[in-house]
Amino acid sequence: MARSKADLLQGTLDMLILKTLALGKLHGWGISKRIRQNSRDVLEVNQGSLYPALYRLEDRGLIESEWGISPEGRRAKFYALTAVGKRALREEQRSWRLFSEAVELILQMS
Amino acid sequence: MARSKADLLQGTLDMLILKTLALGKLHGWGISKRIRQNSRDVLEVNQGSLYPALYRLEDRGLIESEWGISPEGRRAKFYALTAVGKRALREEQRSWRLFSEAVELILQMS
DNA sequence: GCCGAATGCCTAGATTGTCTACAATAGTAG
DNA sequence: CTACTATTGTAGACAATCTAGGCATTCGGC
Repeated sequence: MARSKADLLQGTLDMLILKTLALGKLHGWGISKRIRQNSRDVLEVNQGSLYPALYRLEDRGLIESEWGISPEGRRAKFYALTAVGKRALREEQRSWRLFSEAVELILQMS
Repeated sequence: MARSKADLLQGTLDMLILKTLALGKLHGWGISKRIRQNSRDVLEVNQGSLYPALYRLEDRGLIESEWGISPEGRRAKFYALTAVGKRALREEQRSWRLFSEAVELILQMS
């Protein structure tokens, strides 16, 4: 139940994370807050999705991490986009647009 | 590999099927052809996704089926939207728009 | 000095949707 | 009767996400 928002997150989470990091280094918790805010509370990334995604992205070399201190003074792991990540983001963005426009095409059929 | 288009299909397949059926009864094979055409070859629904989706939708009462004869003269199972399905389509369409606009919001951040 | 709330990281396990890759049937043309 | 194509169907694998927790640290209120 409650299958409204989060269920569509599929396939876009990585892109959203990359995009969020493209605007500056952030730690995991911060990424999820940022995504929520920037989407005006529509998109919610829960932690069970977030951290596995971060490791996935780091494994693939799209982001890199470093321990630091959060603005709140806590220990936190900061993630930053790599050059490869930037390219991947552009690519994912391109195919997202292609896809969403195609869906829109179909929805507007009559 | 080849994870460009189809990977994003997630979560929208049901909606696309419902929408396609909203324009008229169709059989499974026809639905997938129609989706491909209407999306200008961007969206491809392969059979291993299509039929399970159709059963899922029928189970949930969103569509109903009936055997008939295809335009090519072959036996084919025609699916049609039910009243419940129409409502579900409207709802899914609403939340798709909400979602895709939220993604777009994030992608346009700078 | 204690307690609860918030910040922040992390993981196991189940669920689910999709994909790959086949198998089966039925018409039609030659 | 063979070959082809339209069409339905299924088994099994895989990958992403969700649920549902656990742990450590800091801060504020009492």
